[in-house]
Amino acid sequence: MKPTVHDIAAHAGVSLATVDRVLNRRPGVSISTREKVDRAVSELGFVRDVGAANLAKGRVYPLTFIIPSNDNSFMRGLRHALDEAKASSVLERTAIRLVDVPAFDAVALARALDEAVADAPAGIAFVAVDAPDVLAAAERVVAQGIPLVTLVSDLSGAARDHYAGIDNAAAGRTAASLLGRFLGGQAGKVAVLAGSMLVRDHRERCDAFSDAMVRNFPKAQLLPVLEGRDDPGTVEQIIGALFADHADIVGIYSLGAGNRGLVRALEGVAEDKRPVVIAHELTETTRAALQSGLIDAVLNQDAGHEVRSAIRVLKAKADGLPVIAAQERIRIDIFLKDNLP
Amino acid sequence: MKPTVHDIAAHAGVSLATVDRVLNRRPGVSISTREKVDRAVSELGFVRDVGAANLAKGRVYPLTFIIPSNDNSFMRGLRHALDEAKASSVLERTAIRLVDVPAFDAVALARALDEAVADAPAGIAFVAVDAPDVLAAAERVVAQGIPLVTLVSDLSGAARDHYAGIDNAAAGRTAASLLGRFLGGQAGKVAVLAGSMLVRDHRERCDAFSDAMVRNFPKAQLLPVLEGRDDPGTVEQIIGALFADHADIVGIYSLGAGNRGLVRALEGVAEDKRPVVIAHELTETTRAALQSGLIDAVLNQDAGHEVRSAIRVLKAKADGLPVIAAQERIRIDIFLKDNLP
DNA sequence: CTGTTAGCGCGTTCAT
DNA sequence: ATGAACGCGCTAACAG
Repeated sequence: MKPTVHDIAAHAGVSLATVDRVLNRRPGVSISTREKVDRAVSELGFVRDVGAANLAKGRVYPLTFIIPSNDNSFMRGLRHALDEAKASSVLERTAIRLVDVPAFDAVALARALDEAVADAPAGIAFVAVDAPDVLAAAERVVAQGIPLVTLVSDLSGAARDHYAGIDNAAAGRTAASLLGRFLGGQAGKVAVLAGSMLVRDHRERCDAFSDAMVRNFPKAQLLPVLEGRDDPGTVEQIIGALFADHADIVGIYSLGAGNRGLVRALEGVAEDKRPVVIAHELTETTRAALQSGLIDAVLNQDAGHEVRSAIRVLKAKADGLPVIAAQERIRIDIFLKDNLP
Repeated sequence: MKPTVHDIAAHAGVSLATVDRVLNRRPGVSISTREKVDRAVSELGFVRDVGAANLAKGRVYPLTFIIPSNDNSFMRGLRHALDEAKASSVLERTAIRLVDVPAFDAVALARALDEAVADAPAGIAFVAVDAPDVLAAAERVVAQGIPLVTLVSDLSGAARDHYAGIDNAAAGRTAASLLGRFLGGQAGKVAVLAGSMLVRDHRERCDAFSDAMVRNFPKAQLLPVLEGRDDPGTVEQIIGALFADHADIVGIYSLGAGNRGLVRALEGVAEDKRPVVIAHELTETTRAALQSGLIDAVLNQDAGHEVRSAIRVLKAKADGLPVIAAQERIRIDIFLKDNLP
């Protein structure tokens, strides 16, 4: 049978309270009894029952999620995932608070982080804007001993405990391989459409994609990066202009959001002149475009997985428990029209 | 504050024991008091604390996993995943028992199912062989009220509570799209290498692949299906013969195991004559082949996810809890050399 | 049929 | 510095 605190107490010849003090690294225990207890713990192979502990503590984990108030499908999906997490928060003993901040606004994000700290939550998760202000605020959070997790987009400088998101360089390389191979050696111009080069995930995807294209598919001619601000209207206009300026666009890599605009622009292109298109995030728009053949492949990150992973990590960090990195890796889903869920 | 059994008891004007009886649908409660309790539950929005319940019950979930004693990389991975699940079984309150059966042996599998029932576990998971004997045995399991989950390969006839595995038809279609598009309109012969047409997952992949190729890539000439029995030696011989017989093999879809043999055969082909190759399951062999360019894409199912999902589902079913299907969907991972984990 | 009571494994006063 | 005792939310004898 699994050893309990009682067994430890008996084996060490002390009381339950003392065992508890040692287990939770609280003061008021002589160094010698501490050692006795530690020995008993390792000899009996004791592992504390987290469920029982939480029950006794009546512990809930107040968690703050800071999300850009961007209105694209992906962010809506993220919100939806957070709503689901909230729905099951009673069972999970979490109390999730959602804070909105303007998109791509480093100052606002930094302020939001500072304000979140004031509530002294058990953990904070946020979609990072990769800027010095944010980094400084993140360091303040960590200095307060509050577990901090970046979500979807990471922060340079390691001022966080964990990153719950995909490997964006790998995503960029993968997009390049798919695009290049789907082209089948065909020469022509390839356009890259980003949201903003101010966010690290977009930058990483873009760099990795460009590198891989140049290296592996030299016949493709890379055009300068376009920035659509993740906004459908802007994107439609930009891509419309692109087709007007260049007759021989054979490929497009859309690494940000706002694909509704991209699809509208693509619909205006004659069927036999349509480029190979790789986009990010499976939404209603990209799903329909995959099925109709306007988009050839979609790289996706599962917002639900990211949210749940962030919660798991935050809770674990709050308890001082280790995180099994391999199990928290967020995978890049590749969707063709054939394997849509 | 979250309502507890005490609140329910007070609200309904009954005792704790009665509330417990109603909550756990146990007999010995008059219909009228039952209704009172039910009303209190829904009025107060009571949700039972599973952790506390398990603590009180001291409940552990004895789970039986029936696995074919096949020695390929994938099955070894599955075993490894089960070992990991065993390692954390103390915390998860599970007691996992592993039962080996000869591969592809319907009679042995049926017997193993019957024997598993004798232990009255909280749930059973097994890799199905799609045969009448097995179906009958599965029905006996379900008749005993024991939750039953198929793992990796499903059973026709719906005599199970859940299937923890990928959509194999989607996998076949995806392989066809990747192969066809990587071919870039190039004509030539395409070979399909299966393990055995007697298992449902292989059959489904094969059928879906053939259908999609014929429909979408008519220039490719499909060769008759080869059966390598998931054995590297056999596979090497068969593929060697294939290349000897046909000079213009442009693509191979390996939908089973034994890829060590496939890779060895491919190494003997001149670099400029190598076909596009799509294979299943990320193993040391396929990973190395992806990196060296011998294999172009790998479709993978994550054995760890499948095992953990099976456990979650079995526990939920054992508790009479609903299963969120979308959250238990096992995804088809697509790996190129660029997005290897 | 219904209620009382004693734990499950752990954390936490309040004494000593 | 240490220990006794109670309670978290729920289940399970054991009485009535």
